[in-house]
Amino acid sequence: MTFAPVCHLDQGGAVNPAPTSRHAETSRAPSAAEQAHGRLKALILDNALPPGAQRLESELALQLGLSRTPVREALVRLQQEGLVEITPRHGMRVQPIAAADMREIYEVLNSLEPTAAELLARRADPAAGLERLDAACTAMEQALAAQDRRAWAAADEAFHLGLVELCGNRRLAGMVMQVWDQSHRARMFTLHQRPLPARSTAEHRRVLDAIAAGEPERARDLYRRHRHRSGAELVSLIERSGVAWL
Amino acid sequence: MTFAPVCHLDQGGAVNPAPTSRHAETSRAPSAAEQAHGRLKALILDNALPPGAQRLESELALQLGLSRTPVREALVRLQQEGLVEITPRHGMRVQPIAAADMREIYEVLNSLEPTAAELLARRADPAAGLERLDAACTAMEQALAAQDRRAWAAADEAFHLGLVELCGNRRLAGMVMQVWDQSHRARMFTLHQRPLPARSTAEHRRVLDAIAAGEPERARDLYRRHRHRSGAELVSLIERSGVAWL
DNA sequence: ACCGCCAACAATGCATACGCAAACGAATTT
DNA sequence: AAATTCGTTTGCGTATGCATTGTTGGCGGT
Repeated sequence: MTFAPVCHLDQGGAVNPAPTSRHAETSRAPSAAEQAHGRLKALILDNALPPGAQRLESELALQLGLSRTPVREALVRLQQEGLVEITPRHGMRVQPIAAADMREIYEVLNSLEPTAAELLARRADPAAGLERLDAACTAMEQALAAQDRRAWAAADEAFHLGLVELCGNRRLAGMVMQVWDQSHRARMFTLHQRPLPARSTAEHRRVLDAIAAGEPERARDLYRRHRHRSGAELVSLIERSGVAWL
Repeated sequence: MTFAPVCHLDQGGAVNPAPTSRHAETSRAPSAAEQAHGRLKALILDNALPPGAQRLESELALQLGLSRTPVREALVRLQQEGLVEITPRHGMRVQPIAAADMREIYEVLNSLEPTAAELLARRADPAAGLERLDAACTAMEQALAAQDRRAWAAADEAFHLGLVELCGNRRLAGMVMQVWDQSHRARMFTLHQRPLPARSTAEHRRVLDAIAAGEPERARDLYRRHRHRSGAELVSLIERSGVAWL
């Protein structure tokens, strides 16, 4: 069983402001280690390496056509991103996500994302540069009308990641993207099990309006309420679905 | 010029819940890579490797009595923690912290720490296990009376790290510790330049009271106001001090 | 038949070797 | 004199080899 292909595959999700080369513009010669990192991350997010899967360094090296050294470096990075665990004699294990993890992740998002909305609304010209978010909202509304869950999820992701990227705080953005990646599989899993996110879609639009209107507190509180509700929904869905998620 | 010795030297500050061995209880045979990571991190936080310093991998390997391989692994981890930058032909460079970085860091802390206080106050028995925080508050009050800035900073750190460790969300705790480490040098730098933190000390105590009383919203808002004020104070202090912080 | 111990194997962690590319310097030319 | 180009050196990225360590399976004893 494989999930939807990973959609953003962003710049590695590191939390520091300038990991190696932010914005792939200076994209000459991606080193073998970076390649390994990106490809392994894609495999994990796409569920081609399912949670709990164990692979030896040499297996992965063979599979990627590299030697163990760059693979090992990639694994260290993936471990720090919380996607895999390196276990001394059994290679790496893809980190499973349990309901408790989702609770943690949503607590973090519920804290950081409203802050990002607040920061965005507090800028000198709050309405500037919001085209991406507006487009994402529109895409969500269209996907909702077409009952296309996959397109809705993509637009949702575009909205959330766009918001934290625009907020001007790269550390915050990196942290959000990190937990976002960690929960990617779980979101894809629940995508087809929950009712059509009509309410969510409307709430996104209202947050965007508050940002454009330059009302930081209102944007923050709207977003917080949105996140709180949808997070609780998702966690209870996972709990009810009974999967211990390995 | 060296600062105060690094005080917590915690478990590596990784953001994922179980990096290698959380809680050094299973502390047998720290690998060479972990040693390198810890020692380099200590050197950076103690300002023995000052911001902007450039070292070649081979220099560090020689200095630590290791080969390049574990040093390289340590550098990759430190880079993901935002403490150093690996520049292709010039080794690593210790990441300097500018006023803009401090703004980012305080925005993150201002978001996550009040959330931690809220979570703590929301537990079934909010008053349980708060001894550490109470002790830290008392230590701050005593240090304030004795006008011992260094002891105050240590107690402050104990309070903040204790709070996020107790809140039950390891991802959140890891993120806070990460930016806390990034800003360690800056805090030590401003420690002797600002007035005695009498107000801060009292505010910590009030937050703790709100937590123990089981009032999540009040704890969160108190903490937010505290963080907001002290963060703004610190940023303006750094800006006024004129150091571009290299 | 079951439990415990020993030995062999396998994977890792680290050290080292090698090749490439970039940077620095020197020399020559304009 | 300044700039450009070529050569040399140096550091890094990757590969590979080796030793350590943990695991597993088999054998022997009770």
